[in-house]
Formats: sequence, C-alpha cells, structure tokens
Amino acid sequence: MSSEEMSGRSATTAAQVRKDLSLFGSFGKRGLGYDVADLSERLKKILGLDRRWRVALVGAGRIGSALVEYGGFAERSYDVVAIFDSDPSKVGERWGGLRVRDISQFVSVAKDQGVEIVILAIPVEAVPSVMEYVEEAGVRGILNFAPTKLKVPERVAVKDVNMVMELEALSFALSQEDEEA
Amino acid sequence: MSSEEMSGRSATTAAQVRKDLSLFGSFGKRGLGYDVADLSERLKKILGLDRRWRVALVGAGRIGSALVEYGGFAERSYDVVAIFDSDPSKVGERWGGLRVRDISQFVSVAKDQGVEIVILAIPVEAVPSVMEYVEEAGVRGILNFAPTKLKVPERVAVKDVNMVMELEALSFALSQEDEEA
DNA sequence: GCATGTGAATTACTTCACAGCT
DNA sequence: AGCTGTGAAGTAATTCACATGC
Repeated sequence: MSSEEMSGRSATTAAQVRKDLSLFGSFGKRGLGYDVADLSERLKKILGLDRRWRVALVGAGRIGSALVEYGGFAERSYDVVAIFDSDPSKVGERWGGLRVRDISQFVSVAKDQGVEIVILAIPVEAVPSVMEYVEEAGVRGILNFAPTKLKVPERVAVKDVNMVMELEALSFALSQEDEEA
Repeated sequence: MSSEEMSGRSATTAAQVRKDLSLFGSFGKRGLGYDVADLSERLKKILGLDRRWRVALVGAGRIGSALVEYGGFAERSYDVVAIFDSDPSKVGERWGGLRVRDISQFVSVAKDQGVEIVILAIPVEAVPSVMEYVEEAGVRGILNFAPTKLKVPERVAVKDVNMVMELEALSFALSQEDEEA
C-alpha cells in the first residue's frame, strides 16, 4: 500500500504519512509502497502493542461502566485486571467478572496485580486523594477522564480525554457558520 | 482570576491563555485579571453554548449506551432527542425515555425533530449507508466514533473521537521509557 | 504595581519537490 | 516508471517580553 492510499483512508496526507514513518525508520520500498503486514507488525512493536498492559479502572460510575461495557480494550492490548470505587454501595458489585474493590485497597492490589496503567474516571473532587494511592502504587500511565490537570511525578505519563470538549468544538464550528450566514 | 492562575488549573501556559482569548476579544482588566462569571458567559456565547443543541444518537451498541448512560450531555447544552439502530432486535427498546428507532426512519425523524448534530457510534462497515441518511437529513455536525474518515459535504463539521488511540499513545510513552532505561 | 494584550522572536509542524532506489 | 525518504521552503503555533491601561 502506498502512502497515498493510506492518506486517503485516514485524515492526513501522503507526505505526512511518509514523514511520520520516517521518524522511526524506513519501512517502505521505493516504487512499491509499504507491505501492510510488515508495517503493522513493526508499528505495533514501536507503539508497545506487542505485549499486554495491565490496567486498573478507578471509578465505577457512568464513564467507568461505559468503558468496561465497551470492551474494546481487551481486543487490543489492554487487560482490565481490577476495578475500584470509594462508594460503599458500589464496592462488592460484580462487573464483568471483576469485583469492585474499595479504593483503600488500591496500593496493595495494584502492586500485587502489576498494574501499570490506570483509567481515572472519577469526579474532580475525588482526584487529589485518589492520586495519592496511584502515585504510591508506582503506576506509570494514566488515562484521565476527570476535567482537571493531574499533578504527577515526571515518570508518570498522562493522557487527558474529554468528550464534552469535542462536542463543544462542534457547536463552536456550527455557531461560527451561523454568524457567517 | 489571572491568566497565570488559569494556566495552573489547566494544561497550558499563561501566555497561551492570553493569546487564545485575544483572538476573540478583550476580556480582562490590566492589573486585575479576568472576571470569572463574565468570562464564562462570554465564552459560552462564543462556543455556542448559550443555546440547546438537538442531538441524535446513531448506533445503539456499546459506545452508544455508554454515551447515553454517561448522561453528561444534558447537563451541558446537548439534548439527545432520538436514537437509531439498524439491528431489528434493538429497535423498539427503551433507552432512558427514548425508543430506539430503525435507521430507515432517520431522515423523516431527524427533520421532524430538528436534529443538528449526530453522534455516530456504529461499526466502520455501516458508515457508508448511514451517512447517506445523515447527509440527506441536512445534519450539520457529526461526532464520529467510527475509526474511519467520513466523506461529508463541506458544510458538515466532523469531530473524530478514538479512545483506543489515547491508550495507544500511553503505551507508546511507556514503551519509550522502557527503552531509555 | 500588576497583569493584560500583542507585536516580534522562536520553535514546531506541514507541505513541497525531487534525488535515489526498486 | 513509481513511490519512498528527506532536505528545504513555507505555515502555523507557542513563547517572549514589554508598552499600555487599570
């Protein structure tokens, strides 16, 4: 497949595809393009998707249930191995084969289970206290759904996700059109 | 509140806050900073959040249920007014006060209900056929959860969302650390 | 005196365009 | 001939730094 065809399938350009790939090495053959299977495998290795990652879900609320329900993670490289919440009425519930545990057990369970990534789906107010546990447990990456800037040691990687912001970007775009009209 | 304090609370810098705001006008007072209530109101207007937006959910699968369950939309400016799916076993189900309708009714219902934004939570294979309806109904914005590039007329705004990509960015970051070590 | 708003300087990203390999 | 990989050119975004107004 050529960089041209790849760009047609995604939201980018052929030059961009080539530049991005060139950052990590030389994957294609001139005159021919890229071997899909080979490229896929090499990219998986680069992205760290050639292994499984042990993930803990913190926050058994609506976003949390949405994510577990969604289930797309296991098909990828991510295994949700524990679920935590601070609400006593939720602790003990069974969620897809896992029991919701009390957040106070986070450090011991996370260490025991070798959790490397946390999906943080809790309200902003709960962030500071939960982050103490997360930090102590030596978690290395956080997918953060709370709309706040996390304070973490340098070694911890954070990715912020905020779906409402995406919707707001849409309504902004539409409002702009209205004004132009 | 000063641009300095705002930057501390979010993932940006004070200079960035001032530059971004200056694009839309002059909101602050020198020596004092920004009046939070005033700024909030003026930004809502700019972002088109001073009105309600009528939203249709297309795809009553896992992502769709997750989004409806999440419920954060209504608290914002978005009202989900209709839900569609093509699976006969799902059509007719009640989802939080709405009945799941067959996708074939999309055009008439969307026009009738004044749907402006569609949340597209369907598999990639289903995208082309569904997009015909969406286009015909005159929808103006799409929040796209399908991992494919939508072909839309220029007037339609599209925002792509892909949570797995965020997770992959995390595992990439962690893998990089491993290699440095 | 303090913090904005903004040109100027810097840094980052994207596109161009083509030499060089298949 | 076809398509990559990549310097060079061109855009865009961010940061600096300070004159200006509260």
